[in-house]
Amino acid sequence: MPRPVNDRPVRIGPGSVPTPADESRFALKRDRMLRAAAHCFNEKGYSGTSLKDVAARLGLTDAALYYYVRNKEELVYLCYVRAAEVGREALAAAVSEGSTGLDKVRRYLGAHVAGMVGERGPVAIMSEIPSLEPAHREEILALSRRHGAAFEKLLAEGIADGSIRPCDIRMTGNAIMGAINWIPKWFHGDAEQASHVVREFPEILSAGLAAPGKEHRDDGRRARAPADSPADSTVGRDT
Amino acid sequence: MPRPVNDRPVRIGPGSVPTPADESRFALKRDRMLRAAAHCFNEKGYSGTSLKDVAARLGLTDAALYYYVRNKEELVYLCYVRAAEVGREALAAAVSEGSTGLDKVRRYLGAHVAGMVGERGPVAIMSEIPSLEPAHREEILALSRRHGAAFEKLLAEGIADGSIRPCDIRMTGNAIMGAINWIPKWFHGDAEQASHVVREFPEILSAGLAAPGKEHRDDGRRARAPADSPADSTVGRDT
DNA sequence: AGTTGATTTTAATCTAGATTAGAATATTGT
DNA sequence: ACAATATTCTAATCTAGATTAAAATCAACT
Repeated sequence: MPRPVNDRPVRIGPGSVPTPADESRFALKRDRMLRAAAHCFNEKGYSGTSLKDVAARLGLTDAALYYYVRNKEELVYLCYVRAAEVGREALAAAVSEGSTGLDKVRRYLGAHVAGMVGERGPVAIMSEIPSLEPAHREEILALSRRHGAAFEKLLAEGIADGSIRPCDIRMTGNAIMGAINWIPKWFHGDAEQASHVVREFPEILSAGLAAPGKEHRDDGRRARAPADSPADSTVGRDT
Repeated sequence: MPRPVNDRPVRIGPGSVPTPADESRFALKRDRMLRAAAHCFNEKGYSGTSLKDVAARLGLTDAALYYYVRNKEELVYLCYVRAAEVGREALAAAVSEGSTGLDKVRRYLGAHVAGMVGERGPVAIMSEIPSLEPAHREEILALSRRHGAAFEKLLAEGIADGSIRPCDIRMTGNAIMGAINWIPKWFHGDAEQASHVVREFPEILSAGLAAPGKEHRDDGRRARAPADSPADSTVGRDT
């Protein structure tokens, strides 16, 4: 009963090199686990979710989680790494595929939101960065800053090429990132809703950016009544 | 040594009615305590702050906090009530003083942001609503929903009176509220910065709302370099 | 110059959950 | 079927922090 070290199971004994299949099985299972954890954290809050909760979602025992992760802190840390990944990939894709600054921003927003509410499964809201152990905290903060800086670069680029109207870059970044970061608080995985969010949200976030004359085609969108649900999302809305 | 019940100290014995001074002293101290707690929660995360941390900020012992609050859960709950208050007041003032829907929205944003970063001291980010005890959770969620609904009403009003361009009200609300809710994550009480935030942030949040022709006077604002600091606020930026 | 209640402290408990050890079961390859 | 590792479970610990009891200090009033 070897105990996995770092991020892969230890293989010992003669003639047993870890096959790619093994690695990926482990990686896949761990990823499922991270999604389960993210779901719990978003749904029940950090202090409100015990390892038993996370394990239950996987049909496992709390103790079983320790096969994949050193402790709860590392579980959170990995959730955050994963969340950062989703953002990074979205941004990278947008940068390589987009044209003007505004176009890149729009593509990024679309991709990131799509990732968060879609296939990349639930992404954990990063509210507990400060309680990570120092090394992990610094790493996540570094990713976070890198991402923020990269996004601000897009804004600057857009202003330079005239696609985005002049604005306070830092504040604009704060606003948009905040709106994105908060998504897990009000979105609770209804696949149908997801497509709606992917369609509308990026549009709304970038609505204020376009330079005069560069507005986006508004494809006959009309005021929609606040959907059906009671009315939610707000000064802290949540489950 | 009476123990306070509910939200005021118990007074007993002949000839000792609680004087207004007493009440307000208690209320004031408790408010200081809630601000200290909010500061800690925002800075160190929820699970990262012990009652000792909060007490330390007040020059007290952890045990002393129990004079003001039944337990940690109630402390968080009260922080959230306070946060909701700040939002509610801002919205109420905006509604009574504003003219068009857009104008009300702008006033609300200004007032709420000003409250969060200003005199009303730090406001706790509501990330742990789910771990409140059921009664408290429901109450906070109710406040939250009420606030969200009221804000959406402003948007609807603006669309009706032509000051706000047609848009998906629910999503727009989610976006703006998310950006606001996330403020405590990147703002760390520098009084100078505060005024900058109050000037810029509401402007940015409402930039995408104005109906064509109704744009706000852009008082010669120019692209500003990302200030000085490293570059932050982002997919989870924080201390 | 003491009485009364308000506020805080010291010094223990108490406890939910994280964590661990070791046994049990599953899976894969031969 | 067997060996060998992978994965999970059962059954205890362990522990940081919340919580409590009772005593000590403080502030206001007579």
